[in-house]
Amino acid sequence: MTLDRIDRQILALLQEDGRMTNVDLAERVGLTAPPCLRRVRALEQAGVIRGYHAECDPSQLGFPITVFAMVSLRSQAEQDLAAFENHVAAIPEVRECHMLNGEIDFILKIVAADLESFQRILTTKLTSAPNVASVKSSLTIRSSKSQVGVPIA
Amino acid sequence: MTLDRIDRQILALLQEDGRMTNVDLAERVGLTAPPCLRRVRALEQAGVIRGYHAECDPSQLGFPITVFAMVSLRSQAEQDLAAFENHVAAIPEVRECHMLNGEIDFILKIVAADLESFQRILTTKLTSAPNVASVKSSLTIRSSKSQVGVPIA
DNA sequence: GTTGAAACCTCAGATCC
DNA sequence: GGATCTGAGGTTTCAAC
Repeated sequence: MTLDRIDRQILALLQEDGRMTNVDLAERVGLTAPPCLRRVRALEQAGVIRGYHAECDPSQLGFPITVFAMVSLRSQAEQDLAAFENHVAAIPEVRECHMLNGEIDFILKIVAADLESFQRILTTKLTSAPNVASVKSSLTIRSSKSQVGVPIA
Repeated sequence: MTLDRIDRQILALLQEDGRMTNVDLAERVGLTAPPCLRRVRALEQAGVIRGYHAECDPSQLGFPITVFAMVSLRSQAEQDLAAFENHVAAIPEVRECHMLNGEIDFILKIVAADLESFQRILTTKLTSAPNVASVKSSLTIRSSKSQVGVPIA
């Protein structure tokens, strides 16, 4: 799907405020409501817009701790990589799992209620998982930037 | 703010679908619309809900590449840490910046249009930044999990 | 083919119980 | 928390460019 300037404006605005009303959106991009809504629906259908999400405060929901875990596996065969991905898919505290090139095979973003529960996840579910060679984890002190999505010019 | 079971249901649903109508939301959590809306507004006001965002496909927006960069600084004095945070705050391709404990001071999530433009960001804006000791970066091969927010029971 | 105008109909938000 | 009401917004239809 090719995106023109107005499409990009729409995406930038909805990325910023996903609950903006269609009439506001239309006004901001210089259209009337119907064509604006058609563009939004087209962007959704094309998968450019994957969904809409409320951003919640992890602390207030009982997850004040965020940890990054760098995982190296013993085998990098595709089936072993996929097996690890399936393994972490079932751990709700693991919010992100990215396969990387280089020495580190995966980086995980993990949330936890406290250090003890993080330690429990780490030892019972990660370091002890099949094929895991090493897990190096770092606590997040603070996050100065955590923007959603991508820059839209 | 204390969250009861219904509040958590509301948050889980809005985290999943941020554009759900209040009527649908109310029905799903077993309330009528007005009290449901009051709860949502209260959650927003208390900062439990920080905002709503459209999730866009980075590839279709011209950013198929995601890189994690592990940055170590020469000085960890608070003013130097803050200076680095301010520095990366102005780089739109840097989407996340988390300060970590341990050897690595910061982990950054960076998006780019291609390897060349990533390399350019890396050399002109990161390795050359004041106080930067080392930057180790890893390309993301694939992301098997990238959930928004936190687990809500 | 895309926009704009008008109609309809659902929803958000306020008020009161 | 629920019921009612009003105005605003979402959505469809159709005409025009």
